Amino acid sequence: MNKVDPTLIQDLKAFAGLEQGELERVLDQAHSSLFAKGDAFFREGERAQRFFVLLDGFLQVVRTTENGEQVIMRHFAPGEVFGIAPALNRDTYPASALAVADCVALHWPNKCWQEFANEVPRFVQNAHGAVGERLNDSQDRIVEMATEQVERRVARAVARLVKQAGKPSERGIRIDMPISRQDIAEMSGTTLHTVSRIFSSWADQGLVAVGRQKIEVLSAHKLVTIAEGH
Amino acid sequence: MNKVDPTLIQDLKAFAGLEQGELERVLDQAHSSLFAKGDAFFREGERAQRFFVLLDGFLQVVRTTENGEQVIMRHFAPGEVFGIAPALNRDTYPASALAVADCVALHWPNKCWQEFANEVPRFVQNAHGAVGERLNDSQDRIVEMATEQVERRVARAVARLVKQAGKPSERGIRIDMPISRQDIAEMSGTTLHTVSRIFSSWADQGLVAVGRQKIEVLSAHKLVTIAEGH
DNA sequence: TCAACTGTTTGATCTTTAGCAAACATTTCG
DNA sequence: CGAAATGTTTGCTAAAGATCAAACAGTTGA
Repeated sequence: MNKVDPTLIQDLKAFAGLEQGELERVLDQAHSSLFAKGDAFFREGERAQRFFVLLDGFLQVVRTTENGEQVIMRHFAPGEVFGIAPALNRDTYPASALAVADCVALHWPNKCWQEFANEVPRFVQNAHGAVGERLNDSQDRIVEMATEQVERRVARAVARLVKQAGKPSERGIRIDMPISRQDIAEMSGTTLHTVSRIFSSWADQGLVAVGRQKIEVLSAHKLVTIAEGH
Repeated sequence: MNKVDPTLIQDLKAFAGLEQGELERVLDQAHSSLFAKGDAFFREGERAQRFFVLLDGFLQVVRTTENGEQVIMRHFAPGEVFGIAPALNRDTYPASALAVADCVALHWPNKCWQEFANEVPRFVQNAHGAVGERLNDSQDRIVEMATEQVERRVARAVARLVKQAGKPSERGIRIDMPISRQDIAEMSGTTLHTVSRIFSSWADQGLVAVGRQKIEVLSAHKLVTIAEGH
């Protein structure tokens, strides 16, 4: 690892609060790789040998059922750690991580985890904090799946995407990533047909402008109303 | 903390692999309390001030939605840590923990967490392993809610209960805890009516014997067939 | 430029499951 | 004991969504 400027990096979530020296210590051992859109960082069930921090791009973490249905567990935007099996004493990755756009990621062999725990404890603490948030998010999502109906779940999925990958546009906020109806369906536990119908209805209400793999939110307020129940 | 015999305790999951000395170190700072059936160990949103190990009894962790619906996130049987907010850098409990039977639990003030991390690292590692499993279980459950229909989800909920609280009986396996139809509904994201109908149908097939807050599985094999899809 | 491919929309139908209502059973307690 | 409270069952109805089928639109590439 050589060419990434530490000062560019220090405000990334994964490295929050690290001092210059700690940061260098961590980056010193890092490898940096490119992953093209569609590439897998790792796959479900694979032996976990390294952990990652996303520097640029966007990725999704996906589980596949026995009958081949996919469920998108979550997306990651730059700055976050992922694939941190060693933090959880796991020896395989529990899901697949796929690049949704071209990505740049740092990664370290698992043995670094223990070293960092001793020498750069803040890094490991940040990771545990992230795990806590993810566990919390997962549980929120279980509650959501157990109690909310489809339109609201879809609204929440879109809201999450807006938060993570929304770019201001002339008329509202554009999700800066090609996302299909099928993707939204896999984020909300429904079918692409139902998503399509919901989007059509939202478009009629002027809430979104949609196109092929394109979603632009015209009224974030209305979206939130649907997502949260006024 | 005085009266609990360390040797009785050392095969509990939370303490797995601890040496005698470490175990005494941990138990030394522990408080021990009784919680009667129905009591709350802590409630959702409350400031997290201590972490727990269940010694005896059975508890459920529950989230409540804005409109008062409950979702049972999971149950805990003796031997497991819970309420470990400090392991995840969280300062409030994200859900409520309720005693389903009379319980005995050890607990420590949060400040012990950091001490244990330094002095009894195995204890903290075990906890992180438990977190990993729970995150994995949560994600399984999201996939389940997103892709399986009600009967299967109910079958899985019953199977989980059998695993955690099943006692062999003459005719099969009895869930050794009063569990209502409503409870099962809150574990599987459906209504008590639907659960009741499913149980009636299972009873007709000789798969279970049910009664008021009572579930006895007569054919674990058939249950698994429904839960896993042959 | 046209064909093949991929993603989207929409109608029609069918299934699953929620919601409502009422009866029933079991337990608890005055 | 009898009344109230709590938990369960079941019929009926309605709604939400899945599934099937077909047409359509935008993209890719020979």
